[in-house]
Amino acid sequence: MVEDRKLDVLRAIVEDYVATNEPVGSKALVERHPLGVSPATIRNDMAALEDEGYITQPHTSAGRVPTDKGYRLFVDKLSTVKPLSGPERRAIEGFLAGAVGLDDVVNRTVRLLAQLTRQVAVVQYPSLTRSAVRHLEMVRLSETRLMVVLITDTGRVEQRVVELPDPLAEDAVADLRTRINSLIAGHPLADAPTLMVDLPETFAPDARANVSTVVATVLETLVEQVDERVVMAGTANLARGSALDFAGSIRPVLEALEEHVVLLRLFGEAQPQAVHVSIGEENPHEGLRAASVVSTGYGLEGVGAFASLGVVGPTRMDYPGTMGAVRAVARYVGQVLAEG
Amino acid sequence: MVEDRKLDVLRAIVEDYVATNEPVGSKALVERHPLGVSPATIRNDMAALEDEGYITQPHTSAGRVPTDKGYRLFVDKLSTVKPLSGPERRAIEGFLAGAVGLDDVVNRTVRLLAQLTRQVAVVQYPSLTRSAVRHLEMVRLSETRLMVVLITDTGRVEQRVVELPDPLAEDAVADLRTRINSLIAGHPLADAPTLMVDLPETFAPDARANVSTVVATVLETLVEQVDERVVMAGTANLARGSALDFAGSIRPVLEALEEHVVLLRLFGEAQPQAVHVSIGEENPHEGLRAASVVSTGYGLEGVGAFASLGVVGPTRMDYPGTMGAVRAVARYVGQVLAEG
DNA sequence: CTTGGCACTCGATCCCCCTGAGTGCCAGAC
DNA sequence: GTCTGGCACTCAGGGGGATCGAGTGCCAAG
Repeated sequence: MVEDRKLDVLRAIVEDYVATNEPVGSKALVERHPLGVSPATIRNDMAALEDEGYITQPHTSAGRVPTDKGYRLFVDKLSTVKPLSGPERRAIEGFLAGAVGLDDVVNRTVRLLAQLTRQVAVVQYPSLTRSAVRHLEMVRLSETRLMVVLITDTGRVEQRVVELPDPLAEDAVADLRTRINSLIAGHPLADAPTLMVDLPETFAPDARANVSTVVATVLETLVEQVDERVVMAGTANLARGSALDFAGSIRPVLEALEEHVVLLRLFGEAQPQAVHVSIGEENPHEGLRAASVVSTGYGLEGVGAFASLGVVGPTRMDYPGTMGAVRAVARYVGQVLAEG
Repeated sequence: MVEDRKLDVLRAIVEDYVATNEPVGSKALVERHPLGVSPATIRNDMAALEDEGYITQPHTSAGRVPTDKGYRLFVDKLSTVKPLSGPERRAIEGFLAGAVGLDDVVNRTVRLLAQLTRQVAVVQYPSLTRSAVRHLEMVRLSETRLMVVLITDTGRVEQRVVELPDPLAEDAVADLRTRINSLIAGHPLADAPTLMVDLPETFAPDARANVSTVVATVLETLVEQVDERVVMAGTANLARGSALDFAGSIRPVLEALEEHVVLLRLFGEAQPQAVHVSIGEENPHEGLRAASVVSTGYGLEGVGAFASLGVVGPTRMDYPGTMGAVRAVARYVGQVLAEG
């Protein structure tokens, strides 16, 4: 009973604070929300909430502000993900519909997400490991140089130049291409190492050095580059509330965002279906102590998630709306990828 | 004589203002520079410079600050590009030396440039048009779908998926690949349209629809995508002086930087060898009115420039140092591309 | 043409006071 | 036990001087 109202109060505080960006007091709260009790009662509840660490006062004679712990409770228990409006859904479809090729899809997605959430959007390229090899192409650049181009079924292309130990003739290249393709085409990238392990031995001894080199490069392309490419958009949104959010300086946030590796680690925990939220202090990176990350996995239907996307914003964020947008965009992108 | 000193004064003002970020007065000027005259004399010169529009006072009882016109004169006549120090040169070499592949070169370059200049660095991918076709690969995805992969001699790879009007057999694909390659391989991309114009007519009538479609796609890849890919780094540097530079808000700058098209237009004027500077009001884009762009072309030695790189920073910028860094990085990248 | 002197301007800073939002606590009502 | 009105208290923020000092423009003399 009383406990329930306390939670209502916390919810109201979070909502008001997100909306106004000002510490919320007991009086303002009863005016804006149908709590049915007097400010004095609310004050008691607030004192309790403060003792429990869910809210705090910037200074003695000010209203209350949610703590990271308060936002956490709000996200976990007090809010429901807000579905997008009809026009928003249609905007997403329209925006993604015209996409041509993987790069285009990823670029459109990240812009869309930034616009929709009015926050910094980050999209990871579909990871190589979980997709399958469509085709491996080799182009002979010179007698001892070969360009290896790997094409995946997600439409992704990776290239490497190989310096060969011995000269290699054009027909030997064709032979090698055919044999490697017959081994790995259609198989998941993760299986490639196993499939190719015996390949060099099937060649004449004096060709093995070359074959091994090429195989090593292919594996490198598959494994080592397991992917770290991300695209970002909407950084200008960081400068919107500027002094208000992010404790005055957006610099540490920008710095964190430039370290792509950091971002990928943030997304590491993202699950296929669920929307994951990491709030303030929960973030592993120092520069994101005043930021929250809302992320999820996306991918081809049925194949399971194979990359992540999300947004980074101030802890003072519209969580239900943002989570709704992130979830919706992830779904649509999954669909688009499945079709294209 | 007197004119000469006036220019010395302007140079001193620019240098001091860039160093201290505070309006510079006559007294401070004679203390820090060996001008050999008294503050009163300097004041007369300053009044003249102000009449001519090279400097201005933020308010009546303050020192002077250079105007855009003042910076322009400084860059054109009063400064010399500052060569990098030995350690800096070695750092560049070391940083770029380990690069593998075009993506890696571009990524390392942009980070290097951001670090060196402590500003936002932008690097355009080597443009397709001025490079030559190395190889055109075609992969049959299904009976009526073909993936076209274009590889240039700059190590760049572009892909497109084509929906064909009619089914196409595997050997027809091989034939088409051979014929297109023999036509355009080794030729500059710009020549491709001319070279391929008659190709469809050399095929049997019932195959022409497919051939035309493929040719159209290849041309599209070459021409339409003439390139708009850029990478950026160092945006956190914008938030360094924050309130000081950029008239309080870095938001319009961030917005401008997100419009890649805008950036490319900025670079459009960049010449192969010269370092181009665009100052404040000279910039075409509204959001960059308080910013300067320092850019240059870079490319393979002997082949001529084929892409641009540069940095974006506040008009209050160390022009000689920045121009030196931009020039040096462009040269090294050119070398690296020539070797790799 | 240069210089020292001088009166003047005006943003920045500090101090002080006041206001008002918001609090915690308590005694009484339900 | 829970809620409520009342009340004293706290303190950030804002406005109004007063002061300070860097920097200026101008002028008469060198």
